[in-house]
Amino acid sequence: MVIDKLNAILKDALIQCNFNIDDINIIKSHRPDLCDYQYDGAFKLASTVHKNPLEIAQKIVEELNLINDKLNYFSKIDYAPPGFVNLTLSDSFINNELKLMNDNPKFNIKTPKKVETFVLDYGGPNVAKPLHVGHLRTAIIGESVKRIINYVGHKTISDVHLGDFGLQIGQVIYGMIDKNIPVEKLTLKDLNILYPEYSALSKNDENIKNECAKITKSIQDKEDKYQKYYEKIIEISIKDIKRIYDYLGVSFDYWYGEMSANAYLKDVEEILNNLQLLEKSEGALVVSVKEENDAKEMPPLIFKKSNGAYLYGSTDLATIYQREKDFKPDYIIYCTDQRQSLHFNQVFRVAKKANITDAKLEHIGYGTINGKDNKPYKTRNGKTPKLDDLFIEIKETFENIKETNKEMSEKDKDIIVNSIIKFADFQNNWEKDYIFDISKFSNVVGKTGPYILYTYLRINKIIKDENLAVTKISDNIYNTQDRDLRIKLLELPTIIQNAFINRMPSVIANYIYELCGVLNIFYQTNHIANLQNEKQKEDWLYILNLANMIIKEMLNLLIIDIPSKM
RNA sequence: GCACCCAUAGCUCAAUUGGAUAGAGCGUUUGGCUACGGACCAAAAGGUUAGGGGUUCGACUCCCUUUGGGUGCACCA
Repeated sequence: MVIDKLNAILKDALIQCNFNIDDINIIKSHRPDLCDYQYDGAFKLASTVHKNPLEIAQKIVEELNLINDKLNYFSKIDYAPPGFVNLTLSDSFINNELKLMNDNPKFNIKTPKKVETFVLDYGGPNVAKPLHVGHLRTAIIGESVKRIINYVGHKTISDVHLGDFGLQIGQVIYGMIDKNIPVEKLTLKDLNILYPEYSALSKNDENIKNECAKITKSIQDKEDKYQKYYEKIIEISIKDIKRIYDYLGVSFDYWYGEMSANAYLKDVEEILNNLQLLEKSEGALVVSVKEENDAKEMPPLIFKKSNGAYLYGSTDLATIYQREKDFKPDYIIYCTDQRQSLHFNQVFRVAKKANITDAKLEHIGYGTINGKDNKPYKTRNGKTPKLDDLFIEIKETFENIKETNKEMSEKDKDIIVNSIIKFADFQNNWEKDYIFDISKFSNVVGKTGPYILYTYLRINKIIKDENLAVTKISDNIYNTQDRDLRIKLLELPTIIQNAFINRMPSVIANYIYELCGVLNIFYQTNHIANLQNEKQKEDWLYILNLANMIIKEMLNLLIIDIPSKM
């Protein structure tokens, strides 16, 4: 990729100058009016070499010029006060790189020296509870990060980590019995009514709460008594959960739940016991996770409640144990909202202390989806809105934007609804909370999914209309819009690396948007159909085709498809 | 109470992880199709990056502090 080549050239120049510096780091220019790429190392060298940065930059430029005579990579190499080195690429270098991107799989990005295994834990829906907007981010961020990791060449294993262990199970079963609903007649609709009703009841009534807890314990202990109920609830729930994930294009290799880690709780407890990590505290068994240089407060992880039951810290540990045993992962990545960061910090520390896994443990703690009041989003009646309702609302809004939208196929409409939701989310950095505003999802102009899709389709039209199989590209670049487009295409490998290293789909989303921006400018200023110069026409078709392939593959990393028309 | 996170244009967000002139979208104002799709493009207005101090060649970014928000702190997940 371009940056690597530039860094290698620069390295030679620095050696020639007798400048000793490890971090050779050419970056994309911050001043596109001056150059394409820049090197800022002269400032760091200044203190070690005891020279003025400007002099250093000048010296580097002289060396680079000597090298460039042979390689012809640059059309301009210069320096600017107070010590920047500015590089402008030659047309032939740009086009050679584009050729490499076009001719190699995955646009010639770097493949890893060693393929590593990443377990990704995202989704985490609870059975017996409908999916609400809070489940959106974990699903799509997790899925996208998975696709990005896969794309750069690593192995991924995804696990939905179903919430099938908790009190909600007991509450729903209690409700079924209370209302005399026979197991075989249970429906999704019943579930959606039972859970909120009996969850509220058990909160207010000690007796009911105890009964629900008893039923839950019975399930966890795998007793026969309520198994039939449990299995039916799971069956109905999963079917519905799958339907929604299908709509979002989110999938999992494994549908394990907390229950499947249940079998390993004893093993983990034994390990902790043997290492004498378990302490009695207020009747519960806890593991201390404090470390010497902790600035912040770090409460112990509760492994076992005083009544002998396990909680989610324990099942999370058992799950790590299970994953280590089954998959031998190099990484385990959790995607949940940031409020759980303390919990995962505790779990990770115990896992390392007890040496349960060799994997690196990461938590993608994304920000919550908030309402205008800056609190987690609720509808006017105080409820968290269901995902289904969100999809329906966005679809209806979209249909009402234009008369022709109504006539689109259902499939295309769903693709566009997905693009609206996902692009709105992915353009934000996941670390921060974001304000949920339904009007944001009704917008199809500007920085939105439909803008990207529209750009792709109109470019695609040109390529289709010309119907020319172009396999070659000349050394020419024809105007500034053309050059800007090509330079933008060259950025791709760095973008993918960046998105991978930081687990940030937003990097890709913003790149696609910028790429579409330069594409639209190109489109607006250059007309291809009535171009006389055949060579130029072919070159442009080549570039446009490359651009569109990139958009398509990058959209796929964001779980966004392309409609047949719009 | 303790700890962590956040504060950037009227609104919603960026800023290549310390680089040159802080960028987009929406909204507002103005202009552009007898040309491959106007869900587009061009232009204008809008900023003491919450306030103050520090670190250095250089700070939205790192450190301290004040203010204002959010979140988490033992048997829920």
